[in-house]
Amino acid sequence: MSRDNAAAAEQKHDVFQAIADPTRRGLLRLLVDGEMPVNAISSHFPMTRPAVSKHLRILADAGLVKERKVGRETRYRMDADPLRELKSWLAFYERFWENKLDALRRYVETDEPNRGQEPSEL
Amino acid sequence: MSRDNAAAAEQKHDVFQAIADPTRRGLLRLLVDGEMPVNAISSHFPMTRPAVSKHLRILADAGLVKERKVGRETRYRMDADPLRELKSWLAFYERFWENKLDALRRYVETDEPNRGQEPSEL
DNA sequence: AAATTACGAAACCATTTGGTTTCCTTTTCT
DNA sequence: AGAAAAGGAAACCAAATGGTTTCGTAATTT
Repeated sequence: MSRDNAAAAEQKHDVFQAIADPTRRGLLRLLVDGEMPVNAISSHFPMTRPAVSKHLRILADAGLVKERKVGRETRYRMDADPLRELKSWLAFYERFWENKLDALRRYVETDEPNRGQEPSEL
Repeated sequence: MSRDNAAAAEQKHDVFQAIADPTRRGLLRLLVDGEMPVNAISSHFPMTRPAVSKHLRILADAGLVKERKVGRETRYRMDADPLRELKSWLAFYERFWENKLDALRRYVETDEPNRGQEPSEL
């Protein structure tokens, strides 16, 4: 369904790296409601316009932002779709904080935590 | 005893930065099932033991890993709890990757799109 | 036509990052 | 006691990151 069939090879920045920077998370928050040209965007951040532009490029590399040229301006908007990968990554770990009390109880009862539990794979 | 010591010190590395590196995500995956000493951990990664140690330090700064000294070895295990912050950050954006028909319906029904909770941080 | 606006590109810089090797201390094994 | 094992700490290095200023060019305004 996605229009990019060479998705794996072209991405220089992944979603994990893209959201690591607080400025970029701020950009996503700003662009989630609709598109905005670069000048308007950069007025929200304490840095120069080219700096914001570079962050936008990184977000675009990760697919988190789409751009559209309108006259002499470039408008950006967020695309939340790549966050699905983050969601599924997170989903794996959810049970480890939901069952924390269970884990504690198991620890106390057996007096031997993690018995026979070798991590199976990387 | 203590069920909440999170308010104590502001860490140098946050959870977003900690999971940005693929090696560190591999470490979490390895340590989620139980604790493991550093040598055993580093044997799973194509780098030297001190390099792995530094990654572990970063994870510990973010609270994602706990260490325990046992004899001459230091055993690490994952603590998934800080991932809750990531979860709540993500929760805000989840509605935006639901399919476009849902988004349109929400727009029409509420007459006020995209109003609601804010992400927990930038 | 000329000036202005919008913005990407490039050159440059300081700091951080991810890795290495070397060394030191503590603990365990013979 | 002496040797070996475990792992942290420090010095060092190349590359990536996050920022700047300057410049070029296409679109718009006057």
